Amino acid sequence: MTATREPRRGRPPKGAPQLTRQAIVTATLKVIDIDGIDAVSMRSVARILGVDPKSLYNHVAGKDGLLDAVAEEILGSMHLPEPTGDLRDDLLAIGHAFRESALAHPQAAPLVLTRQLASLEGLAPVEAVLTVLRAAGCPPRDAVPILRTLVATLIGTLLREVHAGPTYGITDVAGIAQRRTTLEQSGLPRVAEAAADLARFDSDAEYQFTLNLAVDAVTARLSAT
Amino acid sequence: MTATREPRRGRPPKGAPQLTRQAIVTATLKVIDIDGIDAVSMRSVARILGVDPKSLYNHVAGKDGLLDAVAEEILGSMHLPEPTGDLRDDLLAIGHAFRESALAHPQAAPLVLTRQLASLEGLAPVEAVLTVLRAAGCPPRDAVPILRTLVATLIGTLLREVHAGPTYGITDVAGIAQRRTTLEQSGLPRVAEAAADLARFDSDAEYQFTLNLAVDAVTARLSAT
DNA sequence: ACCTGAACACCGTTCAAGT
DNA sequence: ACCTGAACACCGTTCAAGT
Repeated sequence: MTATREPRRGRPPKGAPQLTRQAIVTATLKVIDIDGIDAVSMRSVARILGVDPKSLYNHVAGKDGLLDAVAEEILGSMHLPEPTGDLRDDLLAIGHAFRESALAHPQAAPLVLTRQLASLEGLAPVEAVLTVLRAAGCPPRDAVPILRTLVATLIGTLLREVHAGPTYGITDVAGIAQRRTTLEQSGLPRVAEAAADLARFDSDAEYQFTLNLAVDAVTARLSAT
Repeated sequence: MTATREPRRGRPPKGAPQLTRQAIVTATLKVIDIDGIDAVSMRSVARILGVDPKSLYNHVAGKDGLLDAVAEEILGSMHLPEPTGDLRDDLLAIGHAFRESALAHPQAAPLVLTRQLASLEGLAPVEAVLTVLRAAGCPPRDAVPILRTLVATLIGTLLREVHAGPTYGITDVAGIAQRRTTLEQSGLPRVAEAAADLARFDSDAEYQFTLNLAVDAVTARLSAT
């Protein structure tokens, strides 16, 4: 005789798995990976945990706090490389590590790239870049704006990449062709002229290009002092 | 005998001002400027127009289309400078024009910086940058990735600026002091060391710095060919 | 300490019916 | 062609009451 499962009341029986902040974050990531960021709601997350939406408020500061927690989780799982002592190599390595962590959950990337994180998780990459710049003999006062420029460039590039999505890649030939003719008929001469190049987008290559350009700029600036 | 104002029904009397796409966009901007972007809803916008929320659907493709329209409006009002023929000067001028238009409605800036715009409005700045690069002898194939890097850098920087908000500036001494001690106690040595510089943020100066660095990188890359 | 019922004040959107 | 009533399926969040 299987009793029809009644909704629990009060604290759960000791055998039951406690609702935990980590479980909530994981569930949220699941929602994001499957249905995208707009599908995140206190209700949708609670649903896949088999819990009342209001229970989440015991572990997370509202929906905003939940999204912050997700961003921190992703940033916290970033694998920072050991510095080798070579400025260029080290900056490039950090740049690639940043991209890798952001793209681990592409649909969640805007969160990581966009949220102003007050927590310590957000500071680990900052520490990494500062360490490399300081090792190259750059004083903190000069290092900070360089750090900010570098981060801004990577964020801007990654934001473009994740917003463009897979559609905008190099595989969807039909889509590329269609975008190309749109651009050719835009009435803007330079845009039309470059339509073939504007219509396609190789994210790996473009990231590489931008990162290299940024690192070049930084090393040039530093050696100029 | 003043009749109690009954809600209109059907098409409005010919004297009444027609609901128009432009009016809707303007009203939305008003909501954003006053209460921020999260305050935008079909209902809030309709309310200040004295209209039923559903009427908006006759002029705008849902809430998403509404936000796109706002972004296009802002981008469309960007004042692009006449090219002088000097690569550096022209790129700097476009960069400053971009910032100016984005900051005309600071609360709406994330829209402009973040939305993937399919419309022609979004192409005007692209045309401007391409024109300058082509004038400097750069072939389209090389110009496009440079353009993308440039735009990504500006977007990343402006995003940081608007997210930081006025609080994070250089005027709020108390806030700066508090952030500084937080950073000093972060346990991260390089962060602690640079705490004084990390705690403050002069947006004008930083934008100038980043823009210069980016333009330097581009000109260096071009003359290397 | 943690969970939920009841409740509140919101959302975006469709569709048919009006003029 | 444009507007709205009725309606639907959602939201986030508070607070008191349970265990």
